[in-house]
Amino acid sequence: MKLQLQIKMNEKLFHRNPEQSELGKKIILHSIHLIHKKGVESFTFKKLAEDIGTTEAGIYRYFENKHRLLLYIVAWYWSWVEYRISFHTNNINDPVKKLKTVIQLLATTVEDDIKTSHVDESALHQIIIAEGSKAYLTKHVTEDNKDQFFKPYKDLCAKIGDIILECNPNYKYPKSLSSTIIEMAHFQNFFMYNLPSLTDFGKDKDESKIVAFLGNLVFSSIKKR
Amino acid sequence: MKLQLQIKMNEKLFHRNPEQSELGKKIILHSIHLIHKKGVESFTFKKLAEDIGTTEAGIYRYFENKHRLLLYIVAWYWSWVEYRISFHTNNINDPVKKLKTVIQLLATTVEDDIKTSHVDESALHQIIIAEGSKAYLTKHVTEDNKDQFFKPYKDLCAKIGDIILECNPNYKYPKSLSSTIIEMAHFQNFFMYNLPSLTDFGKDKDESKIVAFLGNLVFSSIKKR
DNA sequence: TTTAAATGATAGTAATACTATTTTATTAAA
DNA sequence: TTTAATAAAATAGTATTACTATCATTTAAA
Repeated sequence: MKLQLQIKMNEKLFHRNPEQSELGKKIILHSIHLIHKKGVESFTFKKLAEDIGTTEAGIYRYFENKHRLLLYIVAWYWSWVEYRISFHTNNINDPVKKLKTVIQLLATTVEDDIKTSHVDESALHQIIIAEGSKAYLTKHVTEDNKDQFFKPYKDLCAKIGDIILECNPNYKYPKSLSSTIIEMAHFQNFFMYNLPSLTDFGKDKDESKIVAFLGNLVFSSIKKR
Repeated sequence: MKLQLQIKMNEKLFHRNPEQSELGKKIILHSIHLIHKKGVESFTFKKLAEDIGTTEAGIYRYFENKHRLLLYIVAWYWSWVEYRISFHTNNINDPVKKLKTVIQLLATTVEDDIKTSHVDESALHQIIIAEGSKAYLTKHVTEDNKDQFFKPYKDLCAKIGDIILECNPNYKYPKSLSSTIIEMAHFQNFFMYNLPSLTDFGKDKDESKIVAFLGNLVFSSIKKR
């Protein structure tokens, strides 16, 4: 039996659902490759169209503009992460152990354990590290938020917040600690490779040290006394 | 006696030094206003020129492009923050108290305590919250880093790292904790106002709670045992 | 088989991100 | 005071980006 993960996306993110056609799937696949290679700033629908072998107008039939496409990709990523976390913590009862698994999953390079046909999860992970926060760092966050574009991110944050509260029901900042873990899992990784003096991992570039740092941060904060 | 703060900027950031002419100062002043109002994405040299009453070409004589101008502004900000921190912690001996002051200064809306003629520090603070990380989240970080464009940020991070070590010489992650404080002081503020469910401060929008959260995070992590 | 939906091909526009050149002020050294 | 250098203003022009619109063609469902 071959199961395929299908993530239900917010319909406002696109004009035409990219999961439901060949061209659509190509758009997702190639945009991930292209953004990974060039970065969002120099990523254009023209270049993407050339890569795919279609025209600019063809892409516009799926996505209003490149920011919407970024939002789509980012939302897909966070949904996928949440799924992954559910999957890997499903059988764990101890909330401390659960939280450790979460940190591990967030801060570590993905091996494609849960396969999807048209998404390169590893490239995607690196995109989110470098470009993810640009999804919300805009003048139109509030509108985008009303359209629920950040729901997957917020759901994940809430979920981790709940695990934190399971560890210590009296801890006062579960959501802020949760968003801190999520952001720092990515930022420390970015810094480690690109601005190493902002971290303590510059020399050995060892992701497991990020996990150790985050673990120390989180568990000393929420420890009951 | 009237002292004026002058920050020595990296010369590679500009073609012509904006501090040394009227037009230059106008460029800084108005670009801060305009970016604050419109965001970097829709900020253009054309609009800036119109605001100032000069031409696009006039701006290009000072800055190669808008990313360089952003880098300039961001670098100026971090230099100013470091100066501010030195100023406010100068007379403090207890490193714990020092670190508390640092957190307070990073996470709180600036009142213009140290005046500069041509910079609106309060608007600047909000710019850095929303746009600051875009300065390094690019495909050319490494080059920009070689050109020392992030030195003020890295210096600040090192300085705070040193205070952390003063508090506990055995703490293993002073630099990562430092960059975490700096980033989260801004991100939690952004989230509080724009994506409140990612924080525990959404209801009352009280910056002092961010300070309390960060204080709790930091001091429980570095506590000696 | 018809009909609609998706794609392809082509064209065009307004704005952006620049570069270049020439003219006119301003200032500062000879 | 003239000369020469410097800065700014005015104008023009280009390639690319970010779209919109139209129409013909292929494909796939009724």
